[in-house]
Amino acid sequence: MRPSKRDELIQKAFETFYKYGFHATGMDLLAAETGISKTSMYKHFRTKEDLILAVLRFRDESFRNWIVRWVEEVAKTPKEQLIAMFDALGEWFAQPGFSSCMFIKASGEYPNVNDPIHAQSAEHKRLLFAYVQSLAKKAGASDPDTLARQLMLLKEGAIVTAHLGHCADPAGDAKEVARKLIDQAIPD
Amino acid sequence: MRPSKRDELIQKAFETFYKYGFHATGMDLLAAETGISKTSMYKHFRTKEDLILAVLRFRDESFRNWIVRWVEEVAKTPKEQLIAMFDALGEWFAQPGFSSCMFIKASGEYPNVNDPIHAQSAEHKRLLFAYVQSLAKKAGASDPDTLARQLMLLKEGAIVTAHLGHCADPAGDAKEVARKLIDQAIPD
DNA sequence: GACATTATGTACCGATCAGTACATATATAC
DNA sequence: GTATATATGTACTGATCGGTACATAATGTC
Repeated sequence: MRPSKRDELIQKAFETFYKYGFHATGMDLLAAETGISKTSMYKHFRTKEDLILAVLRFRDESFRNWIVRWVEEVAKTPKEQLIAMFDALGEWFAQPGFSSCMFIKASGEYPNVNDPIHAQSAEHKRLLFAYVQSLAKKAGASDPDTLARQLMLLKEGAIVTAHLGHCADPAGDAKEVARKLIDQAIPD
Repeated sequence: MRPSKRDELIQKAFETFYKYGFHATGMDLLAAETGISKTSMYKHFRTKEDLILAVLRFRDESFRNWIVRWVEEVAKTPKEQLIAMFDALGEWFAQPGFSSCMFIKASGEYPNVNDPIHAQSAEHKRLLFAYVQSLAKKAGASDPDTLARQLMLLKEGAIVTAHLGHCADPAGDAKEVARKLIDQAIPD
């Protein structure tokens, strides 16, 4: 099994799951969309659940890489980077095909907390939280844990609102609140 | 068709969809869970989609009634009521069987913005926003629209985090931020 | 060239999907 | 009572679900 084929499958499966949902995407549709035969898919992954878990791992990695690099590119100090995160959100929401967060959707379709898919989605959020927490610490926040939790709340809210939303610029709204919180928590 | 049977079906269908998801819940399972025969269900609703839409309408009404009454019970002034909303969230999250917001989950399973199910979920959020907006106006907020949008962000974020979350008390965290925003926006 | 690995298409499995036909109850109406 | 509307169980439809058997073709290494 050459790794490239496997990665190609994961990438295209991600797009399809993201676009249509997990239950709504059958393995036959997946074969049609990816151009990879069902037989081959089941050579790489024993079950649909295994494939979904691999897709979530892939998405976790690429999303966190993307946001960390984006933030580091546009802002140099940890404090500025915390704020820049919300600019990254705005950029994400504006992308064609944006359709909320894959992990929020996964946890919705697999609501049981003991489900491996749900657990893996929670792990993604935990890792993102740890990143924000580390930025808050580096920035010298008085209470980095609380600040990180608050910023994460705003981030999740912005994502949901961007997808379901009644308002024009949820990333901008979140950024405005975030800036207040950051300015209060981090002495200049 | 006596209305009671129909309402009973909607109520039980709500519980089942909420617990297992929309795609994961087949009409056969629904018949088993509700004790109402498939034939009868299809007398009341032409399609599964029609049933889902009715369930969402029911949930929209009962949820907004619940939160409005809860808030009016524990707080008397509009400003206090805005804050009390986050206590209501905490109460909701602590309920056994809490599993995020039905409308967030619906919009995840039906991501297409033109889908009637997605549109109806968005309508629920719009109505809730209008309620918060009216409270903010009554409270004399300097910019009630912005305040309402910010509070809604916190609310959505708290819901997602309560379901998927890494932190102990998302409603409390949201309340703390909300209080700051409200105090800044509403002169005493 | 030999040989194992990997990918492929086709065709299938039993189960479940949304939705229906039909005949039979059960209730309310007058 | 008779008529009408609603509820019921059973059994079915064609399509799709996740997953597999099997034989063939392409690919790699040596």
